[in-house]
Amino acid sequence: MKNHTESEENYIKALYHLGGEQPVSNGDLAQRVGAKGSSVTQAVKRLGQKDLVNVVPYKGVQLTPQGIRLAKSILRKHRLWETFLVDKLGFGWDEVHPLAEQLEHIQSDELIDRLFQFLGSPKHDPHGDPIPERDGQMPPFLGQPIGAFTAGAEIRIVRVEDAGSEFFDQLDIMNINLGNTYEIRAISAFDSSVELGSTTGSFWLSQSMCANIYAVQS
Amino acid sequence: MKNHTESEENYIKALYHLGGEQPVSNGDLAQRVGAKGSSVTQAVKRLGQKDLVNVVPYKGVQLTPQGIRLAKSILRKHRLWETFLVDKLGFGWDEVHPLAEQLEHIQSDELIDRLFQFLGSPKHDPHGDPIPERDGQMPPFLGQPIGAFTAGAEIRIVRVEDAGSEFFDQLDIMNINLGNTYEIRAISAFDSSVELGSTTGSFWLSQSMCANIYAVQS
DNA sequence: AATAATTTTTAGCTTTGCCTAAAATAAAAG
DNA sequence: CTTTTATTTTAGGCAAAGCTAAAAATTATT
Repeated sequence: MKNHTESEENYIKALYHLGGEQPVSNGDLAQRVGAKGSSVTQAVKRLGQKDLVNVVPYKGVQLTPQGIRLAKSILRKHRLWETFLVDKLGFGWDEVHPLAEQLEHIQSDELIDRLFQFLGSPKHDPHGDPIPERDGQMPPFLGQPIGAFTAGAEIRIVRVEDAGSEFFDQLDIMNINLGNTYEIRAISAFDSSVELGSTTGSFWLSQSMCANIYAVQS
Repeated sequence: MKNHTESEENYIKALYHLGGEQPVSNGDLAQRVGAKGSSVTQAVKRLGQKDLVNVVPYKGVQLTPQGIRLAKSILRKHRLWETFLVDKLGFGWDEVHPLAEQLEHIQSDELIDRLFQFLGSPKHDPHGDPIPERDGQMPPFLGQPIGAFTAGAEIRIVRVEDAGSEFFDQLDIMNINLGNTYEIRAISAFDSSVELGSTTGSFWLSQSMCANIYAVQS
């Protein structure tokens, strides 16, 4: 696994995010990395020469097995750094993303191995997202959206989607955190919002909040 | 304090290392950053336009007060990261330099403030070098070279110079670490090597080893 | 199927940051 | 005080990565 520029890594990351192993269109990729289509055309050509992607002009770009390996290793770094920032330095989960975006480009396998150990070999990051293993294996995606449960269920929050800083702010305001447990008191027939109850009281969660919060039965 | 590229920061760091507040020659700077003289000429021109240095063609380059502030903030980051790598991740002091060289370019004051706290507000890094404070103040440089003491003195190692990986290897081999205490048993009139004694025995240290190891009377 | 609309690519330009080779300046030696 | 040597700067190139504007290919619409 050679050395890659930050830009290259960002393209690989975007490709993995958008399509996984599936091909991605030039336009989508451009939007994701925040560049113009023409820049993307060039960029993927470079990546193609390094066998990180397969390009079919006018059709789309697809990660090669090598590209996928790289993508996962970047994701691993990103999520380990996020874990560090939250668990050790006390950052809020809404603040860590841009920082991890810088830290994920640091090149050193040894560093990542040691960081992993230092953090207690975590399987999931502070948002509950799975941290790829050294060898590329993925721990399970946890939970299902809150809306998928039925009234009466006892649930524990295990994951939140990254749905932008306003979403995280709202979680903070409502004091919702990973690990919290609630009872599902009711589900509105009108707008699918959900009433969650805990020892400290109960409150309603909008459908769009619910869609981004994942839980397991407890 | 705006954003700077990694290359820019490397030049600033090199200037501070070589000359401090004093002017530095093109050639020395080129050697230090590992580039050719012509590249340096360009680079310092760019830095000059950002008021980080004053350039006098054919004469030398000198950091401005702004440049010095930046240099210190980079040094602070570098040394805090080294402290993290050694104290928290268990790296050896010979391994951390290249890693810190990457980490020092991460841009976030908040991150550094939190890291500083997390590490227990250290004043010195794992080599005993002073870590610049937030405001640019420098903690004291500790100790004096071992050769400066007289026979009979009880000393404690407080600092080692960065004299290359072979030097660090030798320290490891001889099991010399910061905090170790010794008695100065003898100083050779022939080659200025020094005999150090501890509870576990005694051994001789060459003059050139001594010159890079700093201690205080204890 | 032909045209219109959208998407992608090409062509050409910009900046950063490095390079080599040649010209200019400063320093050292006779 | 010239001449030789060493250092520094210019000049001109190259690669990465971005941009705009125009051309080409694909997709959608009559």
